[in-house]
Order: sequence, then C-alpha cells, then structure tokens
Amino acid sequence: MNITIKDIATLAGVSYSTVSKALNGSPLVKEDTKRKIVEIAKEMGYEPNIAAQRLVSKNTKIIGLIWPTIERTVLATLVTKISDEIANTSYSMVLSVDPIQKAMDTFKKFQVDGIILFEENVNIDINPNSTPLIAYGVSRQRNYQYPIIDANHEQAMYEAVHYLYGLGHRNITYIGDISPIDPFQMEKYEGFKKAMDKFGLAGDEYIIDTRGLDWYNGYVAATKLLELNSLPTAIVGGSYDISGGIIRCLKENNVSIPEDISVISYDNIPQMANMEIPLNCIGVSVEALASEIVHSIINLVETENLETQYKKMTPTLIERSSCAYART
Amino acid sequence: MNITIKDIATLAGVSYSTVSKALNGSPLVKEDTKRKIVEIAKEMGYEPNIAAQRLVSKNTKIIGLIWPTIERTVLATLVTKISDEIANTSYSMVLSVDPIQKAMDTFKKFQVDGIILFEENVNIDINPNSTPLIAYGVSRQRNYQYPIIDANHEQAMYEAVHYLYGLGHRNITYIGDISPIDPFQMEKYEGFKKAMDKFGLAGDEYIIDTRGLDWYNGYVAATKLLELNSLPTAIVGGSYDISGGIIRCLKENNVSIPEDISVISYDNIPQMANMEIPLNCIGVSVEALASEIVHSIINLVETENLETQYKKMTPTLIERSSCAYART
DNA sequence: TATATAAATAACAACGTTGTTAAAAATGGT
DNA sequence: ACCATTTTTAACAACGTTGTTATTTATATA
Repeated sequence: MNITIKDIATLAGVSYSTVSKALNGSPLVKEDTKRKIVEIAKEMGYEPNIAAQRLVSKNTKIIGLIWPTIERTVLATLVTKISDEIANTSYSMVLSVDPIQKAMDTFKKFQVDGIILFEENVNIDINPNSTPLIAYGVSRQRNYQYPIIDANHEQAMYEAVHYLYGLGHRNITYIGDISPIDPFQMEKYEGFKKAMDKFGLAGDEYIIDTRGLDWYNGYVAATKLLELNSLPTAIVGGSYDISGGIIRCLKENNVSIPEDISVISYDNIPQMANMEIPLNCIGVSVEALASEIVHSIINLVETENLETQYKKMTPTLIERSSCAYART
Repeated sequence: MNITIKDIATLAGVSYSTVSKALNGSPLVKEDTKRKIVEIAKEMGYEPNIAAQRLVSKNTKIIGLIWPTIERTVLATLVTKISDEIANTSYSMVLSVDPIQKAMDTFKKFQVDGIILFEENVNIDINPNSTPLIAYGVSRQRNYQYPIIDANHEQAMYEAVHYLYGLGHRNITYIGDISPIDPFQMEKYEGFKKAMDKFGLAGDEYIIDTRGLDWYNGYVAATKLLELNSLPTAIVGGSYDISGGIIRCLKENNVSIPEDISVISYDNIPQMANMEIPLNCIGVSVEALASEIVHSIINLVETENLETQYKKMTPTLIERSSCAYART
C-alpha cells in the first residue's frame, strides 16, 4: 500500500487538503507548516498518485511518440534526444512501436496530451480534430492537417557543396541514394545538383547512386568510384551509414582522408566524431531537431495555437578532420 | 469533453452503475439492457477513462520496458515482438530509453505493474522489494534478486555443429566475436568448442575471432579465411550481422553457398530469410523469447510467485537454403 | 476589549470509474 | 392473491488528488 497525502496529514496533524497545497507550494499555507509537511513527505517516501492527479486535472502530462519502425541510427539517436528533452519538462514520454493507427488508438486510450509522429512517407489520414499532433518528416500533400517539422535536406547539400567549393574543390562527387520514391533522398540530390549548377561544376558523372542507405551501399559505391581513372578531390556522402562504407573503402585502398580526398557527410549526429576518421558533416543536429520538436508539441498542447505549419530547419555544418583545402 | 458512463446512463435511462456493469459484461445485468447499453456506448464513441479505472482498481495495467541503449537489430526486433505480444493482453507497454536508474524512477512514478529490463551486462543494484521485475540478459552474480530470461547460447552453438556434423561436415570454422568481457559471446564460443571436442573435430585453427559483432567484422574475417589454402566445408557465423558480411564476401569471391560452403548463423530472426541467401540459423526465436518474457512478467505481476529464477531458453534451428550435405 | 481584516487551515465537492449494499421488479409456489 | 425467492436495477462509498468555499485563528485598528 502506497502512502497518500492523508497519511502525511495525520502524521503532521493537519488536514489532507493542507498537505496537498503545501506539496504544491501554494502561498495559502504558512511557510513553517509547508516545510514540515514537505519534510515528512520526503521522509515517508511519498510519491503522488498520478492516476488521481490526472483524474482531477484533466490533462495527463504525457507525450506519446509514435515510432512505427525501429530503424536507422539517426532516428534512434533522435528518439533518445527527444526523450532527454522531454525529461527536462514537466511531461513524460511514452513510446509506441506499433503501426500508426494502432499507436494512435493506444494513445487515445492513454489520453496523452500530445503526439509526436515519425512519419514514414505514408499518407495516413488522421482524425484531425483530436489530440494535438506534430509530425517529423516529409509531407507529400500540400495541405497539412497538422504541423510538420523537417530538416532542410536540400539546403544541407547545397551548403556542403558550397563549403567544399570554398576549400578550392572543383571536382566533387555525390555518393547517395537517388530513389525517386523517397522524398528525403530526392531533396538531398536536388540540393547537390543545384549547388553544382550554381558553382558551374555540373555534370552527371559526379553522381553515384548507391541504391540504398546502408553501410555496404556506400562501400560498394566507393569501390566503383576508385575504378575510375580520374578521382574527385572531394566526396559528399548521403548518409551516416553510406559515409561509413565510403571511408572504410578509401582507407583500405590507401586513399588518405583528407589529404587525397575530402569527405563530408549528411546527418549531423554525435557518432560522426567516433568514426575511424572524425567526419565533417552537415545536417540539422539531433539536439536542435529534438528541441524544436519537443517545444513545438508542448506549445501546441498548452496554447492550442498552430500557426507554424511546416517548419524546415536550417542545417549546420560541423568541421572535423575529414576535409582540407584542395591540392593545387 | 469526453463522454462518460454517466452520459450513457442518462441516454439509456439507467443508472451509471448499471452502465459500468454492462460494459464490463457483468452477469448482474439483463442481457437485453446490456446489449442496448453496449450499443449506445459504441455509437457515442465511448472510451473509458483509464485514470479513473486505475484509481479504483489499484493496478495500472502498464508494463514498462527499460531499453537503455538503442542497439542491434536483434534487440530492436525483440522490442517490437514484445510490444506485439503485450498488445494481445490486457496490458499496455511503455518504453523508456533512459538510463536504468532514471527509467526505474519514471516507472515508479507511473506506477507500472511490472518492469522488463534489458540488462546491459551492468551490475546495477535494484531496490529488490519494489515493482515486479524480470530481466533479459546475462547475470554475472550468482544470487539473482529477480528472475532472468536468457537464450541458451552454448546449446545453440552446440546444436549448430551437431547439425552440420549430421550433414557430413568435418571441416567446420567458427567466425565470431571471442571477447572475454562479453558473456554472451563466450557462451557461444564455449558451445562451439564443446561440440567440436565431442565430435572429435577440435582444433584452434578452425576459429576466427572477428573482434566485433558488425557486418564488416564478418566481412573481414571471411576474407581472411579465403586466404587459407584449405577451406572448410561449413561455417558457423556468430551473429546476424557477422553472417551478413560473411556471405557477401563469399559471394564476391564466387564461393557458392551451400554448394561450396555451408553457412549457418546464430540469431534466429525473421530477417535471416531476406538476405541474399536465405540463411539457416539457430537461436531462440524472438517470438519465443518475447512470448516467454511477456508471460513471465505478467505471471509475476498477477501471482507474485517467482519460482523460476533463471531460465535459459532452448534454441531452435531453422533450415533454409544455406546448408547442404558435405561433398564427398 | 471589541471589531474588522487578514492569514491559515479545515471541510467538502468533484473527477470517472468499480464493487458493495440496498431497493425495486419480476417470478414462482402455494 | 400473498409471501418467499430470485433477478434486475439503483444508490452510494471508495480510490487519491485538486480547487473552491467555509471556518477557525491570528493580527491590526479603534
């Protein structure tokens, strides 16, 4: 049997409503008694019954995160960061790995205050006027029923090229997935192409389609690249895993990074620093993303205003040791 | 404002306590009225307020899963399966990716009925007489304060060798991680050695230490193997990822599976069927593991009996197309 | 010292359920 | 038609909180 405010009340010789107020720091109770009550509560190891709190206070102080598929490292890191971020607020987070509709049902039952949805490029129609919801990901339809937060993939790749150009590179290869069904990847590709155009470096031969986002896809693509008779001076990797494969392949073939080839990767996650060569990277940092997502949903929950409809976040570039000036 | 049993009551012209009973299928209310009430409830889209239910019924019907680090594919699959399994019961699952102690605190606040802990080889001392808890993983200390469920790694590897022996293989190589600090890996290694001893095939030269569990580790180890002048007729791979690297390497070097070399892998997960060659594998299936874990924790929650202290689950072998009779 | 006012505390309703007890309605046997 | 059951329904307390209202106690003012 757990202890309640009533137990504390009898021990402190006050009424339980006074205990409630004291524990909530109400100015209606004398500082003295407040202190005493708080002390007794602590010493008894009191934990408020959240079911009771919720019953009376209408909101659950829970944010539900729907994460239908447990996937790439980037998403896992993002989940962790979101969890941390929420832990700093008065809210808690619960995670569901169920399919979207089922997770929505569960969360409706749980009466969570808000939902964060990792959208998997799936167009699922969601009961619009129910729980506050924001999505992370890309929306294909133009009229959003809920706010969406997204990284600006296109800008990221543009900036990557811009950065390499500034280092004197004129011979840049993009190694990434160019799947037309994945809007994320297409945006990256577009960004790269636009930049190459802009800086007068365009040409299809500078692009290798990995046909996948995994480590091995990068490895294979890099192998293919090395078979060419003229190598680029810089590579833009399309994802964390792809870049992992690329640098492994280069290393095995005694191509030095960054002396022979500079490498910059998409995905701004801390793990980039722990690779065999600490990688320069560009992307919205998971911290920034997590922070934006959490603040948005809480703001949405507490104010019910949803002016911001589609927020594309600006990427940042992190310099480490995988890029250098182009050799003259 | 959500609808409550009182709303249903007024609409049905009965008392709210009757509604409660009807909705819970109590035999105390006439079938006729029961039907009517249920129908009205459905049509109004009634959802019970779980906070209220919990408040009165003492237990929360929530199982907490502590998953401190988001990791290998195998664990991710296991989480999904556990989630599915729990969804089939009257319980719900919430997931915390926080560090163990913090997650424990959160769950205490949530007043979850039970906790599943993915133990990370960390010896954390847990307040023993609090929430029912079972762990998945290996315990180093001999006196468990809580039940532990674990796959029998040793037996799995023993059976793998046994199986290959039955197919006529006498020249078997183990490619796996032999890290003495990882009890899981050591158990696998021991199982392999014991079987080789038993069948008179022993010898250290049949073992390659991958020094890691990743795809690339397997790839490198296989490359090393192919440099030997005499190849084995069968390989036992130490993990899903390792085996992925192995078969890719063999394929690249035009070694046919299973014509030239048979391959069997540890880790019994569905993904094994989707590899370039559907792999024979051995291990406790995630379904079995999930089922056992879920039933154990629910049993523990509902009966408070914890007779079973340390359960090592028996692995099963799945035959696909990566093993064949040894050539004579 | 009495009285108005302010401060501190207590009492109590409410939140939406469930389970127990009390009341009403239906049924059966004489 | 009357009483004893049995079936069905209603009434109500309880769960542990919070917030509002009522009461007590302390303080200041005349």
